[in-house]
Amino acid sequence: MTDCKILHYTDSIHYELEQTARLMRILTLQLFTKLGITISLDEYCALDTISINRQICQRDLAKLILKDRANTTRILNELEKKEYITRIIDTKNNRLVKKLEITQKGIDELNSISIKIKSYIDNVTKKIAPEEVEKVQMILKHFRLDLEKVVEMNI
Amino acid sequence: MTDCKILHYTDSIHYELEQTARLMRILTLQLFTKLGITISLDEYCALDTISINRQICQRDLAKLILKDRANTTRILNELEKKEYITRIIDTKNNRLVKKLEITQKGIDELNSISIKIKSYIDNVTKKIAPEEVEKVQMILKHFRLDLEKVVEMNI
DNA sequence: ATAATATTGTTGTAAATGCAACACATTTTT
DNA sequence: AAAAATGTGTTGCATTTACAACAATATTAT
Repeated sequence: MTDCKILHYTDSIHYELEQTARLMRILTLQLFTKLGITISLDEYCALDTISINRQICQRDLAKLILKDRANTTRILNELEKKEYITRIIDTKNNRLVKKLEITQKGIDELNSISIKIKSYIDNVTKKIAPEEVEKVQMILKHFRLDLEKVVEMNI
Repeated sequence: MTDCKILHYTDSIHYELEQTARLMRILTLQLFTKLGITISLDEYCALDTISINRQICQRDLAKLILKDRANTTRILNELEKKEYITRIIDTKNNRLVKKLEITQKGIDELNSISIKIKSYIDNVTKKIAPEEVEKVQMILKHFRLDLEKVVEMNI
């Protein structure tokens, strides 16, 4: 009786979002292995974020990529080992921080990957009208800003 | 020069989707602990899916919740231990399968959680027009169906 | 001035996840 | 009829992840 009145979680936008994102991630991971890309998807995201936010410190990067500090450290260790970034000891508000800088080798790798995956990435949204894609992206960003206010991120 | 022509991955809908979904998941996980809900979010999703797809077998469930068989097994072990589901040995196309059935205790728990989290879940989309939420959900489903055709799921 | 708190990054550890291998039965191929 | 392939579920292991504790320094409170 009461059964039909209750909204199923699997009908909610939360679940729909998670499932779609999950599938997209799986697809991108498969693409990375298929194209023989040697850095992980998370490393690629971090590298891309660093390329846009020059001189960002580790903690701020962690906030952007939504990983905790520990895992951000590990991702950056990998990127540094591969010589795609350098860590520069500096200060921010009188505190010692490690600012991140992408190397030329990192820029080249980033561009190389972006070009490689472009057509595959575009292909996914091919069947959906561009204005709809943009609209979804806009609403998602709106969502995200609201979410950021509510979620307690202790990073 | 070529730098500005390349679309950054972090500007793509892939990344926007993943980040938004990630935040939503973090929020829901925090909600679960705050409300003292004793099953995991994944267990809850599985239970909800079983309640909608009665007599589903493990492999078909795995396809729906987008987990591999191994992890589906583990999630179901937990749910069975907590007496929220039972596994019924049966056949499907002459093959032995374990069909899943939700127990009364499972239904009660499911409803209890759904009621508990409802207001919080609604709250997230409060500031966005309902028709926009519906539109996003519709387009996401469209996305997802396209994705399912492309992604190789070896479950 | 001393103690408490906060910021930044690292390390340790337990849990979650993905992937491969296995077991077992059934279907299909040769 | 024998062999190969397929479908179903489980176990094992290596990787990823989240969370907590730590180290070092700077700020704030008492």
